[in-house]
Amino acid sequence: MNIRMNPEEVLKNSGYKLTQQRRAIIEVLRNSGGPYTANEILSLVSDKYSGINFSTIYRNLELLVRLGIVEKLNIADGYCHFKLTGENHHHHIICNKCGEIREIDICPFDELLRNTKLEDLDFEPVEHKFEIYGICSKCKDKK
Amino acid sequence: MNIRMNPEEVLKNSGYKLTQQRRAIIEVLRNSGGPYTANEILSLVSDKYSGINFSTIYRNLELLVRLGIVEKLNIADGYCHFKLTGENHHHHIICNKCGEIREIDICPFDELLRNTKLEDLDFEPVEHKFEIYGICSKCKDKK
DNA sequence: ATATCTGCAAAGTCTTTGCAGCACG
DNA sequence: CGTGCTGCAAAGACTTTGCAGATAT
Repeated sequence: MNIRMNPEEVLKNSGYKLTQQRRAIIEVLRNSGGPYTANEILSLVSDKYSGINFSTIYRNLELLVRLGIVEKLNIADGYCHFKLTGENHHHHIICNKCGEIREIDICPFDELLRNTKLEDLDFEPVEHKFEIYGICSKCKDKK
Repeated sequence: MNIRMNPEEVLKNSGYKLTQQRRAIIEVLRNSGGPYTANEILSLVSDKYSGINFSTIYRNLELLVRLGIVEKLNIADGYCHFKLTGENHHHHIICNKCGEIREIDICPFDELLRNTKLEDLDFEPVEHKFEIYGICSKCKDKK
């Protein structure tokens, strides 16, 4: 499955139906950025497709994650956050005040590999997360 | 509040009572390592102090986190994990198969600061998390 | 046509809260 | 003794599931 295919194509080629609800979810994620909680996605999608249910949101987000179309973030605020999988590898900075999540391009992992610091761990890395929590510029100015 | 004080002292000096339940929770965390979920902590503590309730576990874990005695980890498995705050700053490697969480001393953050990569972000970092998910040696051998 | 998907409602999990009685200091 | 703590039970928040009817291909 080519990662360059758009979400709709991936769904169809995997044998899933392209329902109105799925279209709406994908469109919301595509146009509004994110990451959003399931709750926020329900609100946003409801504008486009009223009557959509929470179970549909959850079932489809899970499917989209499974297909690699959507990534699920476990931020330390107790909620799951979802966004379209981007082309680029990245990490996040999270504001402790307003909760805003921003992508950053800084990735410490490659450097660790280069420095061979990981070799001693006897551990086969699959993925990694790097998150910086703090105060964003907007909230700093407000204070 | 000196970080070198033991948990019992911190509690007392902060005006909290040193109840049997709190002793048991702290002892379990101290002897069994961790990190453990609230559920696991309930089981472990129940061996020592039967009759203890979930609300007591949660209330006290929250208190201990607030006092800096315990740290709360948000691993991407949907549960909160708790362990005694160690002396040293560290991060975690998490096995996707068995869920084991191990501390590692590798910290990419200092290097980022040295490299001044963070300066452009217009963000005031407070804390950070670095987690590597993958397959631990035990699970690799099993496969 | 038919296998999949949705909405609804109900249940499941983890966590929090209100309250009366207990226990630490 | 008195405040704070616990156990109990109930509720809250988020997520999952079973099922009958609707929908995409």
